Amino acid sequence: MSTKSTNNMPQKENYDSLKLENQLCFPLYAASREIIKKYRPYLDELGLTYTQYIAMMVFWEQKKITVKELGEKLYLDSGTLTPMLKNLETKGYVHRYRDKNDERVLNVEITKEGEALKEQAVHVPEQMSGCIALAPEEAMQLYGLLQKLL
Amino acid sequence: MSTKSTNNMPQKENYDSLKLENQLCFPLYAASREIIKKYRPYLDELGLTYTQYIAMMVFWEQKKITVKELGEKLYLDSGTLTPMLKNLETKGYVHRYRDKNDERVLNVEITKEGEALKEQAVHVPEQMSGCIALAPEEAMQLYGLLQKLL
DNA sequence: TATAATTAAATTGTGCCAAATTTAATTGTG
DNA sequence: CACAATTAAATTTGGCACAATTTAATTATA
Repeated sequence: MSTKSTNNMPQKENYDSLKLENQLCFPLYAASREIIKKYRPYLDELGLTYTQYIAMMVFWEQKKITVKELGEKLYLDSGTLTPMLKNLETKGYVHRYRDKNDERVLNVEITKEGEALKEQAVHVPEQMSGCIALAPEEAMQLYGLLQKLL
Repeated sequence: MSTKSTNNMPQKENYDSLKLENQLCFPLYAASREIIKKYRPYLDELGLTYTQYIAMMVFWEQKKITVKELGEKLYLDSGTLTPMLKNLETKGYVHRYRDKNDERVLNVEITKEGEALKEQAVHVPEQMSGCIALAPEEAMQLYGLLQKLL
């Protein structure tokens, strides 16, 4: 038998779980946006948005990838990636072309201009490192917890 | 004197800082979106988006607040809040009115309907708790690190 | 081999999100 | 008081983010 509602006394429900300060997702969401905001002045110099920047990171490591694979890496779908990759293509940093063996698949490959951008981009993490108010071991701890969440 | 670039040997720059796996911001950004995605089925039942939900959390605690104060709490500006609060007003959950003492200020106050929604909303954190793959002490740790970031 | 099912991108529509600008109200200073 | 500076919202604009749908290509199966 439940200990709840077994009498007729007026019950005051416990709403603590609805307090903003008891949410884990909210500081996650807020911190994410605040940090991306701090990237902006540095990314503006490259002419990239944050989403474009993390996509370029993939290309700097891998040169060529399909839209599907990129989406799995970045947790983004074609609704976000298609216009963003077209934008990167317009800027001249990637080239998009259908796969010869399977025309459904779109390959995206980095260009020379995209590779060259890496030289400027390498300064972004340097400049950002001063913006993060965490000790190295705390950053590692946070990284581990976030990976566990994902 | 720096230990770097003191000779004429060809240098290979270290690009490790540009690897996706070495980013702290990216898992933060991805985890935030993935968790908000998990909220959706439960929030759909309330007819709220995640942003509307965290705004309602503030009203459930405080009843009345100005747009400016709400923005400070949620790390959001008027460009996001104005249309979102109009939407909540249309749904009948809040009432918006100018401050008598300072017409620049817009007060937002929860309605009876907004208060009533709390009864259904209280089940959201209950249902979500099963979706988070962290032990309670890990969650506390994560919470602390995120607060430090903010 | 038809055709049904599946798959990958693209498209569409809604809702953020934030920088920049505008509007209106208030405050500070000569 | 006049008027410059400041402040709070609203508006505008561009870029995501994602659910749902559509289109086109491929694969599986009767």
